[in-house]
Amino acid sequence: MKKKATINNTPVCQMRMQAISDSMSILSGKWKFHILGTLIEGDKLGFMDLLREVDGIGSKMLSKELQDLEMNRLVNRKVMDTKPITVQYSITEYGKTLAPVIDALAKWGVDYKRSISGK
Amino acid sequence: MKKKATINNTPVCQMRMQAISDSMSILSGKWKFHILGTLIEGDKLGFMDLLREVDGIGSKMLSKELQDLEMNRLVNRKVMDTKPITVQYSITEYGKTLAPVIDALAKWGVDYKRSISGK
DNA sequence: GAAAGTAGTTTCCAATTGGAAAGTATCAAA
DNA sequence: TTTGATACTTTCCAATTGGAAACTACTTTC
Repeated sequence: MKKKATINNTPVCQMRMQAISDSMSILSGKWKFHILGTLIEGDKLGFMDLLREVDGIGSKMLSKELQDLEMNRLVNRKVMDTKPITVQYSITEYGKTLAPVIDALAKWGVDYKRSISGK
Repeated sequence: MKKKATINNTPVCQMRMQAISDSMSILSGKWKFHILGTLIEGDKLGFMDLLREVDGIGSKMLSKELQDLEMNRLVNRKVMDTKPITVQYSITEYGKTLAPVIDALAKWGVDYKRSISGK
């Protein structure tokens, strides 16, 4: 009998796992997916719009998360010179590449809910 | 001029956002996706296998995360009556339904890496 | 001049997260 | 009998996360 080999150390697998960690390092936190999902659906939302749309978030978190997302080129921040100054947040083209991830997550969430609450 | 209507309050959108929150409430934390991804690739891994495969995790976290995942019926825990007791962790059929989410996340992570580190 | 709406920032605090290290318990091989 | 391997658990602690509330600052409306 041979001794147990070090399981599947295929480089493919390692890369994949690293990729997952990379994604999550950017998308971690309680609100990122929610904010991105909202911006993908309704483009060009103001700060107060987002505060109302993203259920439960406070202004501090929203501000911080938007800064994170902006830094990672996932959302755009555009200051409009309107009478009371307004800001338009929108998803970037690059941010839109996250749509498959968010769609998959939303789809799974719906199925999950169905699986627990009767049916 | 009308006053600004309450933006897109389509029920579809609300449901979608709720679904995302539901998913994330189960998949939150630093390690869940990593562990699930590992178990989807290589089935039937022992505790120590996972400790080695999931880069950087400690035994406390691994133990806790596995309990969470087991509670949510995403992974199976099977105690084998071998000489030194061993445990086999594997993904459940239900856990496999997360494959599209994890695949999308991994795919995005690969593209992300490419987009930052030069071409 | 007070109220309300824009877009945040700041402070203060509590809870959660997560890591290192050591400990528990069992069994087998050297 | 000491070492090593399995599978955890416990303790202790530091860092991070996140929320409530108050505050800034500017402008328009009542």
